[in-house]
Amino acid sequence: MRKPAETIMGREKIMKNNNSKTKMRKGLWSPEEDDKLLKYMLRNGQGCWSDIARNAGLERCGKSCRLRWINYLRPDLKRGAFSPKEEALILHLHSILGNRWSQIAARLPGRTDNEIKNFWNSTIKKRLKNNSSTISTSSPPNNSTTDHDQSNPKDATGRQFMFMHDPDIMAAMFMDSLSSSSSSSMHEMVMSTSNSLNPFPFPFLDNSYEYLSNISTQGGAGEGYFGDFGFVEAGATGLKSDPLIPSLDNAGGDHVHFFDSKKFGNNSLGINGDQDIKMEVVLGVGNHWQGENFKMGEWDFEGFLESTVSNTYPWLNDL
DNA sequence: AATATCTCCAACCGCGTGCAG
DNA sequence: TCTGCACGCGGTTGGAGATAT
Repeated sequence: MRKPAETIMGREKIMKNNNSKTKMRKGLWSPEEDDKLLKYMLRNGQGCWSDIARNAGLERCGKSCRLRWINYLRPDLKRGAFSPKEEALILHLHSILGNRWSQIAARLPGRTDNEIKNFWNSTIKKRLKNNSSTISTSSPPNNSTTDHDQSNPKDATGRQFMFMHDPDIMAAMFMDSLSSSSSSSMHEMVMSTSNSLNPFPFPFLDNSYEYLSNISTQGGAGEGYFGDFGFVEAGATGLKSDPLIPSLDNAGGDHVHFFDSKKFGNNSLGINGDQDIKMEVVLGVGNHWQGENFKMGEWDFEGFLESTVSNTYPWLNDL
């Protein structure tokens, strides 16, 4: 690895600091510097980065401290190689978001934008280039500038098909397909593939119950996709500001929507402003059934399905 | 074994944005 | 409105280690 800062020639710079000229170190962080910053952050939490740099006794600019904390020292960082699941998610999110690394990173817990960007530039880009003769390309929406456009991974050699049964991957893919016209081919791919994996939608229900329960107990928000059905649980702050789901900007309460994915459209994403969980079943635009409200923590998902959904859709009883 | 080239990735740089004075 | 500062983001750099010649 690289040598610590003091050994790198020409990598130090005189910068003004509080009316005095202080040597600001640059380059790699030493273990001692890491230790100082880590201890300070754990003790005092985040604040003004230039103050942090000074108060922690570091001869670094605040910007450098911020970067070191975010990309390396933060305790919630995940280490090690990207898993195939993460890779598939990155591929898909990049097809929608382009080089918006921070937004991609926001959907991969424990990963930083820098890490994902490096991974993309060093690994994925190369792989896609190698496969370019078999990849059909299309441009991501209104994003930037560089040559990533030529390596749109939307149809990345079919690799994503192996994850079609994975709820986490499918959740993100499905939700993204809802809000991006550019990913319609992805949605079609999802549809056609899921049909072959899961010829009838409802065996997913046990999984979704578990999945939704986890989401609700965490107070977060989530989404899912199983077979021909997709669902969205929304209303938490995470989704309110989710750039991929603009139609939920004004969501106030927790609610769950189910979609018949074969017929769904963005119009099926409604807004529910109350504080309850609201179950909705949407079998295509114009064929909308709105279910009961449930208090947080009291909802009986299986009971709901049994009593309400199955009454509306008796063929559920055959499952 | 020596050298050249490639790959990875930590860190830097410049720019845009938001906010306070 | 202007200015300065802090922050966050994406693009780029450059050194260490790996690999090829």
